[in-house]
Amino acid sequence: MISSRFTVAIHILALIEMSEGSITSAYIAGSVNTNPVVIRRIMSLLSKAGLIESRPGVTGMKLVRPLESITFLDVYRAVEVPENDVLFAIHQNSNPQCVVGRNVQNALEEPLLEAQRQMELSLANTTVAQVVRQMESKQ
Amino acid sequence: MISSRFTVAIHILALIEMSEGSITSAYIAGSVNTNPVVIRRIMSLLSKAGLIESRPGVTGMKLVRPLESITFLDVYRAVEVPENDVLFAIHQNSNPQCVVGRNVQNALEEPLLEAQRQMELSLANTTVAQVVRQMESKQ
DNA sequence: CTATAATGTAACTATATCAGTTACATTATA
DNA sequence: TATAATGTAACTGATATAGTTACATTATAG
Repeated sequence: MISSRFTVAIHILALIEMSEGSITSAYIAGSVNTNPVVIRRIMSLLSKAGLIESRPGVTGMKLVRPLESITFLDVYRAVEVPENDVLFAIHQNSNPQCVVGRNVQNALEEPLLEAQRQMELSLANTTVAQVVRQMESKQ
Repeated sequence: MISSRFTVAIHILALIEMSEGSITSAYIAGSVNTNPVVIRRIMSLLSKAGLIESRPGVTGMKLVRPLESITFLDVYRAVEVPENDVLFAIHQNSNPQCVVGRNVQNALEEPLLEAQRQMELSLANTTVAQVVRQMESKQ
């Protein structure tokens, strides 16, 4: 299961967009219903990915790019960091003296990477802006 | 990251197919390079999913259905059991007094389920038989 | 200039999952 | 009846996640 860092990160981006500059990690934590440090940790990942900017001592944070240009895939890549960006773990060190053991990793790699690609393509189809508009429309 | 139970399960199915009836969990463990109990645990999941049959006291196991009819998705569903079959965790209990907190779970559900569906569709495109043939061709 | 308040992190904890392992009950068959 | 295999329970170590406390750093309001 992909951790909730991902959806919390989208939550954070939505709040930054909607509150125009003067939002704090404590306020966001109140909306997400968690601890401010959890928010700041995810903010740190979003900063490293170049999606937001913030500075110690200065209240608030801002989007580096418009939300229309930030897809779910951008956020996913910013906060979910599986080993080598590989979604499916393939067991290692299987027995080279067995036809299956010798070839299984290689044979599985391509179809599993393809499944991962399809998921990522789908994530790239939705922007954070889209869900923000939808939430605003519901009030 | 999706656990290696999934690829080990494919490994197990391939060995059952190739060794026609007389294979043991100890032998499979030798090929996967792990402990026989790890194999039996996954066998148990494959049995519950109706993919293989085995009986205590009786050496060997057999496929219930031909490998041509078993897709990667069937195996994935047999051995990976995320909560409610949901791939993406969505944080719960966010603040209902905030527009985002009130609507975020609902707004995210559909695009995330769609990404999961795309991954699963891709997994359904490959059968275990296909990778067995490929491994056999490499020897 | 100083007090305040926010960010950025380190460090610790509790919890859960995974994979490996030991142990043993159950069961079919040679 | 002895043997050998499956089916599981139970424990361990490793790792990831999320929550929490603590504190250094930094900008700014007064």
